[in-house]
Amino acid sequence: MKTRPPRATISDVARTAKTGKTSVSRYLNGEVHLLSPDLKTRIEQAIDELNYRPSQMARGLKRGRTRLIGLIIADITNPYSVDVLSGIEAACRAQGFTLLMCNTNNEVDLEQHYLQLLSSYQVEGIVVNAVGMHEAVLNRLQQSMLPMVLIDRRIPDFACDMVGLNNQEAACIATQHLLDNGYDALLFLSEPLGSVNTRRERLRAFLETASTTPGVIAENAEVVLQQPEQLTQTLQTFYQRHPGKHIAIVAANGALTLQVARALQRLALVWGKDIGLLGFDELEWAALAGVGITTLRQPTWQIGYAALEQVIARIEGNSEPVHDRVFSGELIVRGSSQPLR
Amino acid sequence: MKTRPPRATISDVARTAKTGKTSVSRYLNGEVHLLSPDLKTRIEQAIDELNYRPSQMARGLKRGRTRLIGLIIADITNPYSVDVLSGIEAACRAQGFTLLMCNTNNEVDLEQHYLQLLSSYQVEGIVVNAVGMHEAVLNRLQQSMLPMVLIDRRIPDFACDMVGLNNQEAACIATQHLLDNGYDALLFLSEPLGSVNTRRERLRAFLETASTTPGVIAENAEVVLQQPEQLTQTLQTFYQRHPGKHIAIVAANGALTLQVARALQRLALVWGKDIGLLGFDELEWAALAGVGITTLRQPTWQIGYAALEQVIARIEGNSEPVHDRVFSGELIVRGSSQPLR
DNA sequence: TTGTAAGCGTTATCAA
DNA sequence: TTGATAACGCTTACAA
Repeated sequence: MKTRPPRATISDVARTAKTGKTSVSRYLNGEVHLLSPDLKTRIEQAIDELNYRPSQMARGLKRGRTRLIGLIIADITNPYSVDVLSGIEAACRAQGFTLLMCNTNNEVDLEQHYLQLLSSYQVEGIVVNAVGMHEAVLNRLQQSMLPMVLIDRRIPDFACDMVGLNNQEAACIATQHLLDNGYDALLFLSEPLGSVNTRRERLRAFLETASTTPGVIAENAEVVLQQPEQLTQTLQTFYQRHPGKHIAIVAANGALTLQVARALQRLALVWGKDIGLLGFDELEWAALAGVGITTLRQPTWQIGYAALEQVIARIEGNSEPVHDRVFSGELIVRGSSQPLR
Repeated sequence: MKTRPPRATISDVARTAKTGKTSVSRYLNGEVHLLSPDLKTRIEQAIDELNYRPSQMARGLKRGRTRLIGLIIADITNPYSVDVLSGIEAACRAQGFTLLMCNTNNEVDLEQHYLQLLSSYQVEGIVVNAVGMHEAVLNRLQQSMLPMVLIDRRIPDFACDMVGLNNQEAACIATQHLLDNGYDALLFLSEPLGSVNTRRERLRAFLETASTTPGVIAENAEVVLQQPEQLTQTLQTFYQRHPGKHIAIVAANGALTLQVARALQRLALVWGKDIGLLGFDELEWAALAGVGITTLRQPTWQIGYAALEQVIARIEGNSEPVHDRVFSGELIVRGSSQPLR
């Protein structure tokens, strides 16, 4: 049917420009100082005429430099991940790299599969957006022999650059805010702590900050995102156990905040009136839900951008010791954390 | 520092297995019937021992088949796009393709750039998720000589497969629902119609359906997402112009619904009480915003999946006439469209 | 300043 | 059944 003409090759260009491939290659690689103006023009014209674009496949094969970056995401559905992705994407564009995107859907075997896949395309580095990633998945990631940067989380006992939030600081700010507004029975909700440093750091800072004010109850509970009833149960129990107290919930991430909001709705508890609520991660709808939900915004875009810069630095040969790069969060105060009553 | 061992090549495997590359290649490509059991085992072992993975770069160069699919998205930030992406991603996985993802950020030149990029990586086909894409961007897309499938939108005067929503049916269902619930002054809000078939089809079905009930006012307005004040103004005017009427707003997509909700909040108009509201595209927070927002859910995941299936069909040589594949939407009724008062 | 030729890791052709 | 050997489109010594 529509048989498209075969792509022009470098030889075609050379022939059309009446020269050798070497010169064309030089032209392509910006070594223009080696070319006479005349030849340069001829090559330019030939390229234009044939609408020639060099094959990255051939280039990659020859030079080993594919200009490809692999991205592994646990759950592309997570808004946080999307914002980060957006930052990564922008950085790629700016630096002349292209993204090979893999969504593991949080399935353990898939991650293995993708690691091999990325390697078979000879990506020059990988970024792992661990947000929402199961521990098991993450732990198997060490096998990669490529320059790699983690986003949001660290892998226990694995030296690797990481870019993420200053959890300690953020949790501290959030907790202090609730204390300042008179809440005196705080519940920190997260997914199972496991060895996930993010969760543990946030929890620790939460507990420490809360302990500075006498008479304040501060507890935590681990819940599973996929079990809304369990979450509802947890909330109800905590609420009933502390009558007369000013109760507030801290949700450790955006996905959880959503579930908490739903649970509270089921329990007919109104945030900002019956109960305080503060969630990590900004949500586009935060201002629309009742009196609004107070959030701790992460500079997601910047985090993504910085992560990509870091892999590239490693690709370019930077070999300074492995280190973390943390960003500060920003508290966005809305009705859900106003003084109760 | 950590110098990683160079990847094993097919020659290494051949040497280790004491055979030629041809046989190894045969093994890799499943032509096992040509190999003696003994040789087969030796190759298997060698591959295992060396942890060999064939280089997709070399394969792509040689065979022209890269198993790469290009994806062009206007705005990765749009939840609709993300859901679609998720479906595409799943289909890729199932079919053994890998996604090269490009986010044009709605910038016209970028799209041009990416088209060349994808072509230089010799992607075998392209999926264009046109949701939220500027017309100008879309119109330049025809240049691609590759198998291509559009999602959500058609390009005027360009024959190309398309996968999307049954707009006519969906808009009809939505409008009828509002009429049934007693609304008699309807405003259809969309971004500038231009030649975007999606918007026009939805609007037309809206107007037609509304015209079946006598005495009903049905109008439309075009607004720009980035200008919230303009939107607020539009809403206020419409509201004031129809005192005593039961007013309802139909938002043509999810991003718009969000803006409308914000505008109504600014105007202190409560959906489900002062004014009706219904939006295309399901939103995760729809149930949390006040009495809830009625939405028309698109089967986004399926749409993405189907789109990828279609490109692959084309890649495999399917040459049936270009056609659309449309899916039905589902009305999800919530408080915002309940009978007023 | 220009061009020739070898080779990157595959697959395809052909002969053994 | 097996295995040399020549491409694929590019970069890079090395010559000229």
